[in-house]
Amino acid sequence: MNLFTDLRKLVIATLEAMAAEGVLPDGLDTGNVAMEPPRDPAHGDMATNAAMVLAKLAGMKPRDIADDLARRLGADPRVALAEVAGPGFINLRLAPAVWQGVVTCVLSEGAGFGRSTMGQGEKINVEYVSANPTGPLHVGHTRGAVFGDALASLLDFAGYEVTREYYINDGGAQVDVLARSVYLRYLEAHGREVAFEDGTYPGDYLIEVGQALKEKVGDAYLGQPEAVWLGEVRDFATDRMMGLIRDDLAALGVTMDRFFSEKSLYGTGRIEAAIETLRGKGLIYKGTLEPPKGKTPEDWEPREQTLFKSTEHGDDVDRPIMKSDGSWTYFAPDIAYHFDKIERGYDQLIDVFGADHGGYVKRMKAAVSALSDGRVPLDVKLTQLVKLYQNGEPFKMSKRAGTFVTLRDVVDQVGPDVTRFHMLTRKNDAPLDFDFAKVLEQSKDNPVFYVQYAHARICSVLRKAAEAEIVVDDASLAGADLGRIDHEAEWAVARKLAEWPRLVEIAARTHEPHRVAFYLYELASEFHTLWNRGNDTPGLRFLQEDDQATSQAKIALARAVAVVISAGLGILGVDPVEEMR
RNA sequence: GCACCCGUAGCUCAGCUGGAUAGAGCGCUGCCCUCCGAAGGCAGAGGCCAGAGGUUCGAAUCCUCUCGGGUGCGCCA
Repeated sequence: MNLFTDLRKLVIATLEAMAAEGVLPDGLDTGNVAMEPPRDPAHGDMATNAAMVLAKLAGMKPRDIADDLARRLGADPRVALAEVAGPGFINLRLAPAVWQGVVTCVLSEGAGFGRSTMGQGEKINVEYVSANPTGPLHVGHTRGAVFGDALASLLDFAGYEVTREYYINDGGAQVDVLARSVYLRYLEAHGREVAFEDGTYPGDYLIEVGQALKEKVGDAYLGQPEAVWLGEVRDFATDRMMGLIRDDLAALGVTMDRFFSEKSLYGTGRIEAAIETLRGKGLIYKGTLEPPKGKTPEDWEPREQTLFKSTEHGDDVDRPIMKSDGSWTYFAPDIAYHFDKIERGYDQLIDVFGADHGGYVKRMKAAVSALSDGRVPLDVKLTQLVKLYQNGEPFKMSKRAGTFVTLRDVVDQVGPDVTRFHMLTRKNDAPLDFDFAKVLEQSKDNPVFYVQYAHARICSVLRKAAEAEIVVDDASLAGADLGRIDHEAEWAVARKLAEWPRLVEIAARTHEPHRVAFYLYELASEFHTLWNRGNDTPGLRFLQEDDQATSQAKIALARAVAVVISAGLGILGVDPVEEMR
């Protein structure tokens, strides 16, 4: 159930009735009519802009439409009061039974409360992380991983059929570098002296890979030219690295549905097929690019290249897809990969990149637009930098100084739940501060704690209620006599619960899972406020001695909060805790 | 030079397909509590939403320009 869409339907139906009576013209476009929570609670529980939106179309004054509409809306049993305010808003005050219905609904639908059908089963592919298979994941990847994963869960909750996917860049030069680096570690494992020159990866994490290679092939590659071992070592090393990366992701609670290998595209004609598809649309040509103005590279010389006419689909310049030696640029397999996604029948694609790849967005969109003839939308979400702190002191990362912070470091120190929640306390395109000390702080300033604490408090109430022999299973609570809760502070909580289904749809539509985290904070805040009032006002405590029926009603409200917190945290990939430690 | 992101309270940031008097936390001021319903509570001050135009009944939100910060810009992915 979604109260807001329910009451919006009431408004639309009422408008149609008015049109049928000739009070309003026929065929008005009601697409912009909204039903939303007002900022100021004094304005009521919900407000609609219907009269203002339709005034011009109908050639009438907003106030005249509003007066009539408000009078009719007031006749609905759900509406306790409908009044016209401001420039033509209609503010609705809803009947107590409506709020009671919300609580009952949460308890009977349980974890499914708020689930939406807006996605209508559309297939949507979310590609995220996609880090090069050359080493462990670092903090930047962590944010992308958390964001992409939460977004995928959110879309699933909103009724889409979601695939979580990771693109392995195992086809380019960087995996050759990896192979050479591992070969050096292999030599080292055989007791040879080696030097890590520029252009190799000196990280310690490759030592064991060199060891493992030695155990596998013995001395077979010693003294052999690169041509003999490069291919084998590359495969061996990328497999090991992907194993490492999968383990890192697992530690964070991220499981991909599919890993797609770039290399698997080569030698199969699939890159060629994608490019030929573009050529068939007249979008491939040979040409020479102009140097970028104001920043001409030192060694610039005009060069004829094979280009994709991405400017036809919104890009700023056309992009090269083939190097002068006839091999593909990195862009070509990416085009083929996205072509593959399109051919797999996705209705929508989402790519999650680090902000440093922002310059890549337009050409990727152009490619998808061209390949799908504009049918498949691609949304690219960029995740901004994570700034690390330790007790307020900036934490400088340096590979050489050994202070390079990996995903594993973060998860080991603060745990996956805290990591995930905190990573979502900012919009994806805003930089994020991550303080190892502060994220573990048990205080109101820490949203992670604040939300978990609300859930734990509710669990505590349920335990105490059970001790007092009050029946607290969800089915019984759903049948509680909610007429026994009648305080404004309690309805404020129910009102917040009613916003959940609406928030899910907004967050899913905008591809912004951080909204879930902010909502949970607000819901927790409403709950804590009510709890605190119980200190001064015993009548607002959840457990009422010697009054089982009232206790049960109040506990039903609390339990409904826990259900929604739990569902919301579930979308974020965070386990709700039952007690604080 | 061009493109993209960002600019909201002293600080860190929310702000719904454009809605009413722009919100939260921290910090600040005042009052209360120190009761395991614990890991504080209540109230208050604090804003030209970077600036200027435009569209609209209505703009922090959409469009144009300017200023300021970040990122990226032909055979690295």
